[in-house]
Amino acid sequence: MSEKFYITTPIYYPSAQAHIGHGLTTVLADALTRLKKMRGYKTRFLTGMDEHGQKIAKAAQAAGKTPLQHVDDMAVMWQGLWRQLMIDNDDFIRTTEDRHIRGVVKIFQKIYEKGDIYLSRYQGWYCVSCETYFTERQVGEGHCCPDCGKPVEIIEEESYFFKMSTYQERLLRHIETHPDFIQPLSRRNEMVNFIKSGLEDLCVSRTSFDWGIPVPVNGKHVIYVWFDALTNYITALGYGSEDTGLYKEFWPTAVHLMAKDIIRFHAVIWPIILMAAEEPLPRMVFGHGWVLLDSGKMSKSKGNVVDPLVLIEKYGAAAVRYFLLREIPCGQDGYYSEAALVQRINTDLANDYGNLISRTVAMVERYFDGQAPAPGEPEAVDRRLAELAAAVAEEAAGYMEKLDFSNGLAAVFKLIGRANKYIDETEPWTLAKEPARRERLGTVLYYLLEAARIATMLLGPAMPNIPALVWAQTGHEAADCQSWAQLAWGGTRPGQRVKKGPGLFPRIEWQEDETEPADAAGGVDAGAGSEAAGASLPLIDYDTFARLDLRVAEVLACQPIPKADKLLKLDIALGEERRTLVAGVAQHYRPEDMVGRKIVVVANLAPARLRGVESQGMLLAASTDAGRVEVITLPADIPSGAKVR
RNA sequence: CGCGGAGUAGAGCAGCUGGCAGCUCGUCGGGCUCAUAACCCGGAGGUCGCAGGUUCGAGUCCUGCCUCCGCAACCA
Repeated sequence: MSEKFYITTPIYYPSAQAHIGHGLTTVLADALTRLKKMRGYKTRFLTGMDEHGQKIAKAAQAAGKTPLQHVDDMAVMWQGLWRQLMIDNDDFIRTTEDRHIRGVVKIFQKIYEKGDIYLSRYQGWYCVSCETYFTERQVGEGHCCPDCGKPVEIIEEESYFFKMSTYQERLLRHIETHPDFIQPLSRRNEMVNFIKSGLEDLCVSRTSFDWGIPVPVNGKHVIYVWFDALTNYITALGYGSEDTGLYKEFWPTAVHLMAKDIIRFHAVIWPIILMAAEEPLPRMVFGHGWVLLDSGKMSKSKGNVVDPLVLIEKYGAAAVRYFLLREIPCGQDGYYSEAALVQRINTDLANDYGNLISRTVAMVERYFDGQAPAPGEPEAVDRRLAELAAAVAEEAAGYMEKLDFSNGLAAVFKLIGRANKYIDETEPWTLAKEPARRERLGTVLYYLLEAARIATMLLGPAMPNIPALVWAQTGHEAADCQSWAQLAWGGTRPGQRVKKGPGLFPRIEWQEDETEPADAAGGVDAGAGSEAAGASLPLIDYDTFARLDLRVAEVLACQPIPKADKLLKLDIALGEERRTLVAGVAQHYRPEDMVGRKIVVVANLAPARLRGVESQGMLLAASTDAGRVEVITLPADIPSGAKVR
């Protein structure tokens, strides 16, 4: 019986556009699964989509579709992306599927009957126009909606609650006795602190929307995201159905992989749900870092989302996968830029690896008429190469098993680098000139074929399509290069046909000033971004422009706002009218610098509260990427209240 | 005292249990010609954020401080 390995990504929420961060999680899972397969595990790899909730319902409505039509379309899109990225998942769970709904109902009901779910009242800050609850923290002291800025109100509704608090100590004990349960270590410490600060019971149902799974004992309620989404990891294995074969086979072996921002749900809520349901806990919850851009974290509102499909089309899926795995350090944040991607492709894949295959194959073809030679008695250099190959395989696998592909791949490149150097040291072209040293030449080329074979096998999990392309040139049988045991030295068969083919990774010519791929897939709501630097906004017609009431105002008084280091409070005169206005310029102007200025304000902007002060308009200022801010100031003799057009 | 991360060669990073400061890219010089103007070798370049402390000895441990970056806020 081979050992079992179950790995999951989060189920993605299709209201957002897929970006390379999603790609990273999924590629990590895929690469690890492939490695585990090589190592003889029986694997199962799950990804999927989280399709319920209010945002989906609204997005569907906006697109003029039913929610189900909408998520069907999104599912096609996401699965298409995974195919492009060579993701070989065994299953794709969608929370709208019957098999999932059955399982959710079952687990919810079980915990309810046990008494760990109870009916109470939920009270929270609610934004009517966004139809969303926010936490005390999110609405701030001014009690405004963080999305739309309008005031929120306290609303109370009936709600089901989950007794998380009951399980606090048990969870802590589990984390203590299972050091690998939460990885990496920094995340584990963070979670332990969080849990120790005290768990509150969790609100697990809503009555404010209905696109979800109804609470089994009360049709007025819909199950909220926690029980609906997290449970996918077991409903996909058949939990709650008649056929629990997969569940029995794979369940407690799970490794849940995700980006660090959602580790709390997986390291706290999910285990407690399982404890309450009396099911075993997963083996590991691993939170990897974010893919950051030079311009900061990727986010839709900044309009800087990197679309993986565009990159795949331009550079190929193998290169994109390699980049993600190699460049993002294990468990930490990493940076993406097109320049870095191109550099990685050129130096690692083209110069070192691709070129090694190319020169090796070329020499066998030239000196041995395309037939792999038989090795003679090895010399010290040869043995060292073979020993390194074995050591590298172990080292690389050790890292990769811990999801540290960055170091794992770096290890493989030690072998590739050594092989390139080996060519220089043995000088096959010199040997070829001396017929007496033909056997020596054969040995060298055999050793090179072996090093190339082993390196290629080790790169397979990261770049699944590459081995077949290499074997087509080196003449290896795919069947001889699949399992871990076949990494042992000597897998090349003398006489096998070696034939030069097209270069694996052609060098890419690229100038730094080339424009980064602007979100070609039609950057969803680029217009919403307040500081979409450089990204041009969609055209508007004159009427839209005319709706802005731009006016000249005089600053009468100005003072800092307590506990706010970016805000100044301005008292302004708009003709006869007096207004208060808050501006985020405190780091650029002293209050006394503002007094007396004639500035331009948007007079008909909806008021908003900032740090408790109501701002009745907005002043105009120029700002640069470099952080310079210059408030538009007019000559003193312009009367306040004058229109700006 | 909101939470978290980081300050080590021009850039990006390794340096775990303290013992001559390393890697990748870039740069300069050399070598080779099998190869995708690729490959190989060598050089230059660092007071390891600052200040104290522990120690025979500290990027590495302790204390304090400074700066930067995420998140969250205070971007109207």
